[in-house]
Amino acid sequence: MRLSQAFQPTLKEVPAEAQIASHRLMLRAGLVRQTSSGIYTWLPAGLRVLRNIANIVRQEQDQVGGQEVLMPTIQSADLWRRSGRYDAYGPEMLRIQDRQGREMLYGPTNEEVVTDLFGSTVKSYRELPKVIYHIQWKFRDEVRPRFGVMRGREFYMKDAYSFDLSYEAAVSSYYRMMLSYLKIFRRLGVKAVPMAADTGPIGGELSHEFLVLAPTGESEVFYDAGWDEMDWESMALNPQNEADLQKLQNLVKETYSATDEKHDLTAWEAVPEDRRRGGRGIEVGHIFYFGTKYTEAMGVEVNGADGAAIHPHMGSYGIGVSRLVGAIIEASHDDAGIIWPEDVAPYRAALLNLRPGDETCDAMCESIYSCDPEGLLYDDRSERAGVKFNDADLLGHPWQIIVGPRGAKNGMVELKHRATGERSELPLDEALAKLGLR
RNA sequence: CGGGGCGUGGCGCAGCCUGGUAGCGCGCCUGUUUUGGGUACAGGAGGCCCCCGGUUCGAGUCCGGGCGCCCCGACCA
Repeated sequence: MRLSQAFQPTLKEVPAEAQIASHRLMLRAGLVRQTSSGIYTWLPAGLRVLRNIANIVRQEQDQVGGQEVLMPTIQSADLWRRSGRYDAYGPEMLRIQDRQGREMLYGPTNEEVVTDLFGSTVKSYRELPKVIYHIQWKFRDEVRPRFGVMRGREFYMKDAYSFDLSYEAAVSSYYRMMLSYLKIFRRLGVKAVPMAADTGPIGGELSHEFLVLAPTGESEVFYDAGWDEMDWESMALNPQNEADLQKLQNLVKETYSATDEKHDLTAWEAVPEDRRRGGRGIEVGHIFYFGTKYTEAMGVEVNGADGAAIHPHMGSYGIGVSRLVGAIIEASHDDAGIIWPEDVAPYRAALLNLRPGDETCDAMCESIYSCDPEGLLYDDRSERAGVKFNDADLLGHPWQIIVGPRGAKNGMVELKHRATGERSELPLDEALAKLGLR
C-alpha cells in the first residue's frame, strides 16, 4: 500500500478520552475511531490486524476439528426463552423489537442458536463429536465500557461449541480446546496463562480463563512460576492423542493458577514462596464445560447405539478477537508506539523513502515495493524524514526498510528492527533476502 | 448502578468566576525554505461555542432541563 493513497490517519496528539497505552496508541496509529461509547469503526490498518488474528484463530480451530459457520447477530427472544436465559440474562443483553413487535436481541453469545442448530440437524450418535464455531460480532451492553476495544460493548469474538456423547469425551474436548488455545496465543505472540475461573451466566462446572499478563489488566491473578517455564514447543502435545490430553490435564491440576475470584489460599500456601507469581491480567479467552444444561433445557437429543436418547454434553470456548488487539498492544509497545508481533502486524514492513523525487531513491523504492505491494506500507509521502520515522515507529511494523540518498547511490538500504531497535545497512539484495521478499 | 468530571474549528486546550468583536498551539491549504528523527517564515481556509428553554438591551459566559462522552468503584470475551 502506498501511504500517500492510504486511508491511514495518524495523530500527533492524544485524544483526551484515552487513558491506557493501547487505547491511546490505537487512536494515534489510526487503527480505530470511536463512534459511540464502547462502539468503534475499524480503519484499514486495524482491520488488517483484526483479520490476521481471526485467521490464526481460524487455522488453529480447524486444526482441532472445528467446523466454521456464521450465525447471525440478531436472535429471537423465543430461542432464549427455551433455554430459560431470556429473563436470566439481565440488562447487559440488548433487546430490540422488529416492526411486528416481535422481541429480538443482539446476541451476546450463541449457545441457544448453536444448540438449536445442532439439535435440528444432528440425530445420531454416529455424528458426534462435533465442534462448531464462528467468528462474529457480539453486543453486551456493559455498565461501563472503557479502555477502548478492550471493554467495548460491541466486540468481535470467536466462539466454539463442542458436542460429545459422554462426560469423559466432553472433558477430552475441553482439554483439546485448551491445547488449541495455548497454541493460538503463542502464535499471536502473547503469553496467556489458563486460570481456574467462575462460570458466570453460561453455567457449568469446569472453566478456565486465559489471561495475558499486563499491568493494566482488570483481574488480579496468582500463579505458579511453572507457567512461565513450560516449554510447549518441545513438549509437543498432540491434541488428537488422549494420553497427551491427560498430560495437559495433570499439568493444569499440578500447576496453580487462579484469578482473584477463584483464588484458593490453601492451595496457594502449598506453592513454594519463591515460585509464587502475581500481577494483573487481561482476559482474552474463556472456556467452559457445562454438560447437558442447554441440550436438556432445549430438548436436544441424539439416538445412541442402543436407540436410547442421549443429551449431548456441551462446552463453549470464546476468544475475544477485538480485545486481543488491545491486549497485544498492552503487552507489546514502547514510548514511540506499537511493536507488533510478526504474525499480526498490519504490514510486514514499512518502506521509507526519505527523499521522494530523488531518482535513485524512487527507483530503489519502486523495485522493493513491487516485491510485495500488499505486505509493504510504502511511505512515499513528501514528508520530512522525521515524520516518517515517527509514523513508522507508531504503526509498529516489525521492520522498516529505510531508503535515503546517502545509501541508495551505493545500492545500500537500512533495515530497522522495530522490537530491538537494531539497525543495519545492507546491500539491497541482502536486505530483501533477509525479509523474505526475494 | 453509586461517586466525580468534561462538552468551544480535525486534535489538545484557554475564555465562563466578574455577560459586551470567539482565541492559542498542533494539524489542514498555498508559496518559499528545509531534506536521515514531527524544519522555519509568510499568507489562508475552517466554529449551530452539545441541544432546548429561561433571565437580560445583549448569553460561550448566569439559571433550569435534557443529551453525549470520560474517569473511580461494584459487574463481564
